[in-house]
Amino acid sequence: MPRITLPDGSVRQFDAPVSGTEIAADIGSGLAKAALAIQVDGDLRDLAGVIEQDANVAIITRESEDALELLRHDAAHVLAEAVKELYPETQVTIGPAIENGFYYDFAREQPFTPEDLERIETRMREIVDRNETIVREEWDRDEAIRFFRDWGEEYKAEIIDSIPQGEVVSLYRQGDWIDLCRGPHLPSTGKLGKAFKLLRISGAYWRGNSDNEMLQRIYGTAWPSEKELKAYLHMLEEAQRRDHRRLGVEMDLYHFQEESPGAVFWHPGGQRLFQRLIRHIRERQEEAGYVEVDTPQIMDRSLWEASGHWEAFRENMFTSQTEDGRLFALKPMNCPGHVQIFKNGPVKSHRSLPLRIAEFGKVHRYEPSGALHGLMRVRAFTQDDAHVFCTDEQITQEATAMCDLILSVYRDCGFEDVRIKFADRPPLRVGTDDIWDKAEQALRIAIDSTGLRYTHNPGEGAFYGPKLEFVLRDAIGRDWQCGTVQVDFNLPQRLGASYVGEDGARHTPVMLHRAMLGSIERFTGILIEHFAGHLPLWLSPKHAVICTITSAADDWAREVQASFRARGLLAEIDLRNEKISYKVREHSKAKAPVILALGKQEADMGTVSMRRLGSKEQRVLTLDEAVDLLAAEVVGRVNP
RNA sequence: GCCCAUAUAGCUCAGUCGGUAGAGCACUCCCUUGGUAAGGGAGAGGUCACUGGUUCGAAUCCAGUUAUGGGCACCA
Repeated sequence: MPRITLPDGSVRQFDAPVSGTEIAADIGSGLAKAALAIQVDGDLRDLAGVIEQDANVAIITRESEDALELLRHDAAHVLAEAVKELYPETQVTIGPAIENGFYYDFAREQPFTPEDLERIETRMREIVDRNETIVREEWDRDEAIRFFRDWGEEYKAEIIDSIPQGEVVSLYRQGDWIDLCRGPHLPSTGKLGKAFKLLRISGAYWRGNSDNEMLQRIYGTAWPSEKELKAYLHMLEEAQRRDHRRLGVEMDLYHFQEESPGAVFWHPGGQRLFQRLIRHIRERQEEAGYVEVDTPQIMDRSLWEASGHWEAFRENMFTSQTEDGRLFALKPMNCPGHVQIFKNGPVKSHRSLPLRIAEFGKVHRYEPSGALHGLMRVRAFTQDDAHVFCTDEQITQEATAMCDLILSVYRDCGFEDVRIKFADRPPLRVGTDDIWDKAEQALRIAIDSTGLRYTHNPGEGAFYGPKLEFVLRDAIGRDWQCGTVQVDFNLPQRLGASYVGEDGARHTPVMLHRAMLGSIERFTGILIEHFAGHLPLWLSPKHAVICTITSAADDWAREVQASFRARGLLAEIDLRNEKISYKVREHSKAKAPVILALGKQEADMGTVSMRRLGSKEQRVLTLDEAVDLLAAEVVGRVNP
């Protein structure tokens, strides 16, 4: 006789096992109509699921947060049903809900085309209109295997085959279509609604393994309401509008070309932005007690063998064979070089620890061709890399200081929303448990000091030590993993670094790896997208463009430019024989943060007419006022 | 690396059935000195990504290569 406790604390007593449908109906007819599923003691179940024992039950409706996943999962099923109806020769595999949508992987000789996608989507809408009842069935495992194999669904059979013997498997039937699925599902296809859209077709490996055959994946998005669907599609458009590959061309920042895939040709504007970032990081880390070094671009194979890179990452390294037969490798990381500086530098004892070594090190990694993506994934990039050599006791304080510095640099750059991921000891590792305890504890204290929430990734640490990863959320809600703090017990020892401790004996230092922006190339891309090209003045590759309205103002324009330059402001001058609106349009498109329009009036009065990017407002200021205003904004690193 | 798609002027893109290329913007010159997102005119600019094949003839059809795009896998 189940006693059902509802979320508001009220209790309903039933005198027989009761289904979610019945509970919802018992509460009210409106709810019965809106009900999509139930949550029983925290687990989502089908609405038709029967409850025999006392339980806490919540009715899930369209508005519930948990409804999203159900909806999307159902959308995947409806997609599969549509595909099977239209292309019966296709085999179905798996189709889960994912962030923002769903996908389904199919095995079919012929590739799906964009036209197929339209047909499929139309059929999906028909299936929703049919409002097919979705029914859960429990089958005997072997019977299910036989069933799918007879039907030609080898993939499904294989999935069930990997389910332990004797276990019951659940199938869901909707109309003529039946699919293996853990569930839960909506009560009928009509409940899905029409706020979905198929987005793209792509390849995906069977079971995510690149040794397996390639399937065809159809991606879609699904939402509770048309309004939310629109909002999401709008976000996608917005992302496209902000695409750094597009803006990078419009702003004349950089280009790529075939002869050097994955390597950036920085144009003067891009180089300026790049160097402003470096300048800022340099300043901030000098305050924090780092020293800057520079280590060789190529080093002999033997060093990479000693560091372990040769064994683990050889495939990702560029190498160069010289006339004398030596094999050199371009550095994929800076750490081995920094250990050399530790070994050959001034540090001989614990008295001069910690040693904080930083380098804007350019590294080369032979990334798989399919991974390359604008500035976001390249083969040659610059890291704001640093390594802190310290004693075991110093790990905590150093890690804490790193977190502070990293977060503060993110704030400088306009990122307030930051998350941390904490990855602790993996099964395969070096170092004693004692040391791991200490290192993990140190990182935990460091996170706590930031006051930020963090997610815990158990067992995901590197073999040489635990790590923190810093994730930035940008202006349109996308996450970018940038910074990292890693404890390393391995490399200093491998490369023979040591210091004399208080006890007069030799000890191996601990090494902390740190990157803040990570790849500066990539961070540049993130910044462009975050600000949609409207970079803050202090980072912008140009500050002001001085445009004349008539040639009578040419001399004044030159004077204004000179005054700007004298105060460190980057000022271009546009004296062309074009209308002011033409010039405004052109420089606005190129994302000039400030446009100064100078005509006869300004020349006579010693003023400038100032217009900021993204605004139509014009302010007339004296030259000094304008210079002071903008210079203060640059020095103060003001973000919009 | 894998699947699918794409590659034509600096940029964005047309180019039918195979008959050796076109537009808009940008660029150069001329006219216009115009007050805040395109004033007018003229001109120059192309090994149709590359290599090979089919064909009397290839931007167009076929194959391979390279790069790019969307994913997958990878990201030490």
